[in-house]
Amino acid sequence: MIIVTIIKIEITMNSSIKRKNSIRRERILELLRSNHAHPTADWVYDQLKKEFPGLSLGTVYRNLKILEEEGKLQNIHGGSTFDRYDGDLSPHHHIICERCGCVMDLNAAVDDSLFRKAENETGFQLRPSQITLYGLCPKCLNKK
Amino acid sequence: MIIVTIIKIEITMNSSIKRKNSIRRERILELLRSNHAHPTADWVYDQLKKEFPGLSLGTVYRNLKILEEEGKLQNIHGGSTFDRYDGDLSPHHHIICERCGCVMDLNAAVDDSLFRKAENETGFQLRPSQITLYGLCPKCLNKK
DNA sequence: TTGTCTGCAAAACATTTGCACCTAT
DNA sequence: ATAGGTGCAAATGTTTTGCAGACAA
Repeated sequence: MIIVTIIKIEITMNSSIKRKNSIRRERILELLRSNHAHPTADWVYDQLKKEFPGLSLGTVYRNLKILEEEGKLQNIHGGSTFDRYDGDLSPHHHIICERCGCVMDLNAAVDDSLFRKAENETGFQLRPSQITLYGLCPKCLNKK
Repeated sequence: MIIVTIIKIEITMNSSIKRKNSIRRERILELLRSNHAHPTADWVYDQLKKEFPGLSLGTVYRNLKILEEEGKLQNIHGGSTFDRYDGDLSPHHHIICERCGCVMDLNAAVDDSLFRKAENETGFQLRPSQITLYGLCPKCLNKK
């Protein structure tokens, strides 16, 4: 007789860390919710330094990361830490993986009125007909 | 008699540097034109190291910057060196200045079919209904 | 008590820069 | 001869991490 025992180990990906109350973290979130200037970590640090004189920049970064993981705020930049270059100057869009930083081209027609509207509304001079989308690439989705 | 002499000094903004031939720069451009994987500076360095054993990473960066200034290639990332955070999770778009890194919100309807098409074509899982545009903000345009 | 949070300083990381020498024009 | 170009190493600026002590559950 053969007995086969399969032990199924479930690994919870949504890191099952039990977060404690952290006043600093709370305040960081409040600060970001009440400010639409898309602050940097350093700006947050400067603000909260007044409130918590001993505050450390490391704490700000750690908490921003936690809040991002919890989905309570978003990091606007792509995730990749290094610049990527493109020798193809024809109009095309980019789609960037927030985890591994890989970039794919995307050929799709986007109504030009969007760009005109954006330029009129914001006063920006835009890269012509080029949008960037962020997300997770197939490889990183599988690893998840 | 009063003689007034006005000397008009024209400052050419398109930096009037006379570029010399540089084999390294030529090869960097060729490499980027023939490769659609959106390489990083480091990747370029590794490739050309075979060809120019004494090559320095600084040279790669310097030439990438020059080629970008000359409009012969584009840097896909935003330009800002620091991350920016957003506590507003409602669907809205971002428009980022490549020079100073400032971020503005953009409220505009973008046809959802774009996102569906992008996901189908690339296999990415996208940030919902969010696009990013790059360009120069009004302040930086004035400084130019 | 346990696991999380924090400050501090050092490390990591991509990118830039100063300097002395080399090279194209 | 002169203005760029290059290699090297050091510096820069942002973000991460190791550690020991503090704190919340």
